[in-house]
Amino acid sequence: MAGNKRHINQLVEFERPLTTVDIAIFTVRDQALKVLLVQRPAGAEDPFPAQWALPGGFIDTAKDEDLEGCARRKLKEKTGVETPYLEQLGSWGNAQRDPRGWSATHVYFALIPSEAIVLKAGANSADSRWFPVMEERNGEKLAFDHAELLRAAVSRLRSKVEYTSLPVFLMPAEFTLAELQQTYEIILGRRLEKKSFRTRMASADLFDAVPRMKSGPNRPAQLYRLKRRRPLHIFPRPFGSAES
Amino acid sequence: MAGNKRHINQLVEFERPLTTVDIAIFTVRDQALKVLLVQRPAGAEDPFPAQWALPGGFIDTAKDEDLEGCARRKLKEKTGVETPYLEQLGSWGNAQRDPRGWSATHVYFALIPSEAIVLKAGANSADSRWFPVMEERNGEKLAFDHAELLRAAVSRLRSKVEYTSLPVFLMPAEFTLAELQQTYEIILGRRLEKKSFRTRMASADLFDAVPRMKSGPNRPAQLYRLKRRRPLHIFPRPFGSAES
DNA sequence: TAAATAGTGTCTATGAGACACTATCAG
DNA sequence: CTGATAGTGTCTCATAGACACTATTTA
Repeated sequence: MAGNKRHINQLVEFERPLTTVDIAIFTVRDQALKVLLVQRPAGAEDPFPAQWALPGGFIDTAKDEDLEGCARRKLKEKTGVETPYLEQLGSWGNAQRDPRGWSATHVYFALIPSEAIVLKAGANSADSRWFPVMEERNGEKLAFDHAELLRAAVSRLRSKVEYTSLPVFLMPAEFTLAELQQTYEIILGRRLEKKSFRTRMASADLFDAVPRMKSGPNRPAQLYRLKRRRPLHIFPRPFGSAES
Repeated sequence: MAGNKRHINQLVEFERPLTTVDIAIFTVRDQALKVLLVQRPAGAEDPFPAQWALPGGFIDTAKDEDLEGCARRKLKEKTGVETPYLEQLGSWGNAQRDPRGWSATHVYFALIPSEAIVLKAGANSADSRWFPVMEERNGEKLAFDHAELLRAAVSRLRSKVEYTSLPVFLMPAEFTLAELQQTYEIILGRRLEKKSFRTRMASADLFDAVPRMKSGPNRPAQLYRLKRRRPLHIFPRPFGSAES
């Protein structure tokens, strides 16, 4: 009755919000956590001209099967590679975030090993570049509410790094335990205890030792390779759980 | 140039997906975890007529400030109360989930103490009812992909209950530690050790003892009340972290 | 008294932190 | 040899689990 009618009407009555997908793509290079940003076109007819933003854009209902497919498509367009890790962060939507109208964005975050990446000029971006993730530094001037999205992404990343094996997705095919520990430390912004770190990793059984060592001006280090089809490992306790 | 032009065009070119907000509202009553479902109208002009679904619906860009506001509005409409806990679960969107077209839904989950609730007949729902959350039981026949959304919500709820104080939001104003432990156990579907449980709660400093006891045919139990403005507490270790 | 539930004491096991120690390379 | 980094041994501490014990009520 009234209920049914109204439901049908909604499709006509209610304005559909603008719908986008944005992605925070992280890598670790030059001893720093970096995020990929793209510069918006300079024309004044676009919102936030020439400002930096997270890569993303409108869903193409003709091409995109689902939200994650849309994220993967955009990610591939920007970085040229399939990402080893993609996770949904959440969604943000309100009347103000886009001057063109009520809009909602579905946000993903991805981790990509530094060497894998070949940046491509995006169709919609004059330029794309890796920016170091510093606390609230450049974040202030990002387009839309992307400073907030980026903050949420970094926060989620850091908190998951405390109790998971996430950083392995940032490593090259072969790496040493010291290099992996460094990656953890760069993301978390603090030093970790070597012994606890190695005990954790050993217990997770994530790697195979390759019969090769990484040489340097000192004792060589064992090289490891991620085991096949290993899902994200959850450690039984987070780092720092022994603090008072 | 091409980039700018295309960006503008997208607003015209690209079909906007249908956008909804759905909510998994949980409570614990009659010794079971229950979720609120609403029955869809029976008219054949609506998708999934007469089937049960999570409460939710289209965003009203005129009334809803943001996604969370939309969720709170719908929640209030159904339950008649403000929820003490609301969290975004994620978003689901693809071409198939709604026969009317490419659609995306932003999903929230809420916890409400059982006594607080006064169910209201929703404008769009012939009926609404509390269903026990049994593994995959009734889930099969929910409208849209709501069985999957519900599974994700229950999964998120259970996993957070392992290391947070979430269940306190399901308790009445005054409760005993044994009652709180029961609530944990009902959600998790397993028994917890009394001593560890109480040690955890004591260390979190979440409650004030009220100068009153809960009487019964046995030793009376201390009643507690949640302290003011206590955010969700995160315990340093999850339950079960000592398992091999 | 018994039955029942509230609440505590105390031992073990796990794994993090601290940190000193040994190992192995280039010069 | 020294310097540097890889990797281990071992002690302490916090907290979960197990489980027996005591405490306090009603009937």
